[in-house]
Amino acid sequence: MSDQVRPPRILDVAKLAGVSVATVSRTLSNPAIVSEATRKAVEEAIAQTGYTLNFTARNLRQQQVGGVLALVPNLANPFFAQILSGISEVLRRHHLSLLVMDTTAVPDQPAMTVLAPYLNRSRSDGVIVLDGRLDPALFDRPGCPPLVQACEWIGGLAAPRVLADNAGGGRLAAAHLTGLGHRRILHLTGPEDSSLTRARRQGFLQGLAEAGLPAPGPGDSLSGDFTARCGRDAAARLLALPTRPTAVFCDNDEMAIGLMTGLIAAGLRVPEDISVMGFDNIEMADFCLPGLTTIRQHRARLGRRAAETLLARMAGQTPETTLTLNVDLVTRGSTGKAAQG
Amino acid sequence: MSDQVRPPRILDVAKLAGVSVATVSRTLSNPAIVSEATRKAVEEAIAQTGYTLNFTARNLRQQQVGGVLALVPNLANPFFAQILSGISEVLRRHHLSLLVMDTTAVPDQPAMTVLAPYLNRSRSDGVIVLDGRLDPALFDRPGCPPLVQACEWIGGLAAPRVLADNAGGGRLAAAHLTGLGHRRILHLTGPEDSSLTRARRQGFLQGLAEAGLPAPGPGDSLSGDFTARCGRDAAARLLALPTRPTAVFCDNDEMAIGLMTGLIAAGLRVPEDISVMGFDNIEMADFCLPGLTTIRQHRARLGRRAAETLLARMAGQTPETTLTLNVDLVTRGSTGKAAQG
DNA sequence: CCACAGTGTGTAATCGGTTTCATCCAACGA
DNA sequence: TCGTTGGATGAAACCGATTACACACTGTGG
Repeated sequence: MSDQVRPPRILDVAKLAGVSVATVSRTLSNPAIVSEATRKAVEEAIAQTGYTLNFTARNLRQQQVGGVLALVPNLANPFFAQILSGISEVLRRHHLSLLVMDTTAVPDQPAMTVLAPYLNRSRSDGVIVLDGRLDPALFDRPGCPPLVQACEWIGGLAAPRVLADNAGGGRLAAAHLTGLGHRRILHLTGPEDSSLTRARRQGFLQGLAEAGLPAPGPGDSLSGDFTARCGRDAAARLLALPTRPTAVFCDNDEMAIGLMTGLIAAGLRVPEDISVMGFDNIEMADFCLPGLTTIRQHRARLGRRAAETLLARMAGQTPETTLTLNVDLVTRGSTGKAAQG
Repeated sequence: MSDQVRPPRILDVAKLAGVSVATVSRTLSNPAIVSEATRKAVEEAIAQTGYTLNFTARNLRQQQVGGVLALVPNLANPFFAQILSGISEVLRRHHLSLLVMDTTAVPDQPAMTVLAPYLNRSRSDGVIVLDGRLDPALFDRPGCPPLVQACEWIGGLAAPRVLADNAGGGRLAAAHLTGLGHRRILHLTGPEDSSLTRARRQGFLQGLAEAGLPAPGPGDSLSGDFTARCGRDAAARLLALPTRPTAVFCDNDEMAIGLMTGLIAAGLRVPEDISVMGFDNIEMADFCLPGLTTIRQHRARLGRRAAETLLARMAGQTPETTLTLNVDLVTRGSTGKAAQG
């Protein structure tokens, strides 16, 4: 195979076109400043040699990487797929690659050791952090690229945040359920150390208070882990409670769907016996039975905004510290009037 | 801010340690070949200066990129999230980054123009193609990095393939349904130009034949697009058929769940009136009511195998052309004995 | 006729590492 | 004592682009 020949470099093009390498480079990056005739000659030579630019060389010279790193808590979670899709869309328009890293992929080693080497200007031009449980010290070191937090956030990390209005969603949920007459509402939360959980709970409690309900005690919430499995397991815990709630607000849709499945399997009717609400509006929310009432957040948009915010930071601007994206209520069949107590 | 100082380079470390840059480089990449004393001195100097390696420079010299590109047909589709997770896991162990690109992100431009610049050795060290509908000519050009096809495949593209046993899954589905006594089985397929669709249908037809059923006519299949929405829409099309099938085999779980939802909403009972099967075993298959009988494929494993196959190719080996991963039947509540015909 | 501005181009330094090759030195056997 | 071997190290070439700077040339105004 004579395929093994070296790929053409800029010098090969220059020789063929009868110009210097500088002129070829200029033709590529700023065609306007070379003369018509020269440009034609260079383009002809590029076509003949089959030349393609070596981006590593360009990046070295220009002190950049040409890519942005997304730190995802769990790549396998479909929730992040849509966010990544939004990020990818914006990055591509700016000729930046999307690098993806799963922060939980190495279970036994501390995140610090594994992740630290990647938080470096020679690895990426910017970082979007989607994991709210990382150590802020990880990012507080010289050489760390510009940072943006999205979706979740890290206490004590000053980087800009692009978030859904989690508290607002909690309030909407409380308003919806209390509006249907529910007075004993269980809250199935996410992990307690999650920033999402805290914000949604705070908004939910505020919403209950605004509806004139007394502050619920500790027995009015169950702690989950955002999985459908734990939602199903929560059904049994719920049924064992001394007084049964007439409605449940779940911190995400997976748990809500798991819970509904568990409740219906146990013989309850949704929403006649008990109402169930979720949060996120994943696609399946529209395809379970009954359809899941939930709080919609626009994940692709959140990804886009995060990417745009990061680009602003990379350009040296200082965008607003926190960007909050609206959420709204999507009413489906899983919630209904409270049964007569 | 005196933060604006240049990050330390290898020369700074060398000076401080009183050695040459070559020695520092060797200490970093192959500590065994420098003497104990020198190594200590260099490590000390690295710690003092806070030096970190510039990977762009290393990559330029070593003629590599340090990353692998995954071409995904639709990043927002959770199906690919798990595959990417598997890919990511293997790549990380080999100190390679994962670059992700959505092949459909630019709707109006031809994939050729958009994608071609990325299929270059200066952009990635290898490519995993997850999109079966790309033009093979895209990859048949000088400078294209080593290639592996995963999950879907492209006719006429010689690169190694890592696939689930789609035909085998189709056979399993046919065997399961015919074993339950079903004789009139509808097949809700994916898009007709998808390699997945063709393989699953071929296996399904073979399974029917093996069960002694006559070859079904064109009226025995409906064509879908892998979305839950089209599954739900298919319910109406099914109910309008002159003779109603007693079972439906869907080419993926989303369509199956959508179909079940539509059928149940229309008053049918699953599985008493009609059995429904899916393909993939997505997480929700276990959390719908009834639970969805389906064909399980191990997506994370498929991602891992694809990455491993690519690494072998990158190392100059020529791995087997097609690696087929086992699938198996997961029986849940959505399928049951055929109603008396 | 000369100074000067403006345009287009070439030369060479530069980005920050890796790696080849040469050199030095100590240990060893003849 | 001397050549040989092998291990550790340094000097400099190299990866392939970008870009600061110099320079040549043209046209203009004084």
